[in-house]
Amino acid sequence: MPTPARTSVDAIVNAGRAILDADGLDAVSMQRVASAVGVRAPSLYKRVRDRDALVRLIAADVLAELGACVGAASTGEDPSTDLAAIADAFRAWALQHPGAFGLVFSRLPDAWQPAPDADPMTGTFGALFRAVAALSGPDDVLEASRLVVAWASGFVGMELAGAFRMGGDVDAAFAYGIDRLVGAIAR
Amino acid sequence: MPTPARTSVDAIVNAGRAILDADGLDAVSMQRVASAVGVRAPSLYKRVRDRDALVRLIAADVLAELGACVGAASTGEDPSTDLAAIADAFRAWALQHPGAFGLVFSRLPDAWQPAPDADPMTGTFGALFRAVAALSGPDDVLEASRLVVAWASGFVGMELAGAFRMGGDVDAAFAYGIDRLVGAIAR
DNA sequence: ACCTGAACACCGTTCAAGT
DNA sequence: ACCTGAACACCGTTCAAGT
Repeated sequence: MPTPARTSVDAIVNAGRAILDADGLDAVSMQRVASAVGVRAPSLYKRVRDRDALVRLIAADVLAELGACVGAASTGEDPSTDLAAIADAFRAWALQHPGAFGLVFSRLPDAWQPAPDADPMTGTFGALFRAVAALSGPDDVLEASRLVVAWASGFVGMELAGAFRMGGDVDAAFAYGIDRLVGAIAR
Repeated sequence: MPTPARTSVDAIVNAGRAILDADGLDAVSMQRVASAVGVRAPSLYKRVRDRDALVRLIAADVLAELGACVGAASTGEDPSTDLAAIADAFRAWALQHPGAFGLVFSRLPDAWQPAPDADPMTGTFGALFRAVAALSGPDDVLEASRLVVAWASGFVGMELAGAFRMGGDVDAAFAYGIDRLVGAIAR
């Protein structure tokens, strides 16, 4: 005898994302997600294969939000200003969403689905690739982008880990970084 | 009636470190560590306050090893070659010890004890600070070091997370990065 | 003094049973 | 078709009891 569904994949992913933002990845347990959507843990397995699959769905959600966030920071005019604005937006987003940042940048083992964007220039981080390309020229886009993204994610990761413990102005260090990087990747 | 100790903090930390290297941080459970040192889980609480304390001891061990590893890579001669050698040693170590790298660079919440080295120039990453200082001059050492370390840790973190999925030569991207950074921090 | 089994409150996951 | 309680094998941690 059929029964109306009492929840949905969307509701589950949203609940998981909310818990991630509030209390971190370890707090995203099947039981807590289930109770947030008004159901018991075993019922979740009707919608997601297992916890890993749920975490991957949440990661895709996070990546889309991050992409939109850095995309909005770009004006598409001067690439140097643009790149700095993108970096600042990235950092601000990460500091506001430490759990989500940690998930996407350092807790995704092995492969996770979000296939690499077919065309990087229009994909999730298109704004960043376009700004970098304008500075580095077409031959070095990939390597220059990797330099910038590695630095930005490493910087924020260390900041969130509390690894900057030798004093100094962290905001200034970030500004110094983007300034030097713009010079470094320019032709 | 006294009883001879059957294990020690050292044995416990070493066992934890071995499990970390073999199977990652999540596998470092009190039960597994206990069984590795030939004891039951509750006995571990005679030596370490709780699992977090054990993880912090392991992290300190990891940091010392990493410091020795990058220290050995430096010759103290030309700072550019030195910095590249240090970066290469860091990356090689991280790729060989992904669990240890992840623990130290992205899984340490809040504070963890290893107090900041009193004198950075002679501390854990002294070789790196000295090479950077020779290139950047004394005024920019801190910010320049943060640029280099953020980049290196972010790069390796992304590499381990499988985040370089757009093709290209990853080794070449790392070499490109250190080359551009040396230029970027030089006066 | 050190170690232990038993217990408690949690996990993720499966599955037969209910509607 | 969907949801559930009960069960299983795991966690971390505490504690009274053993030696």
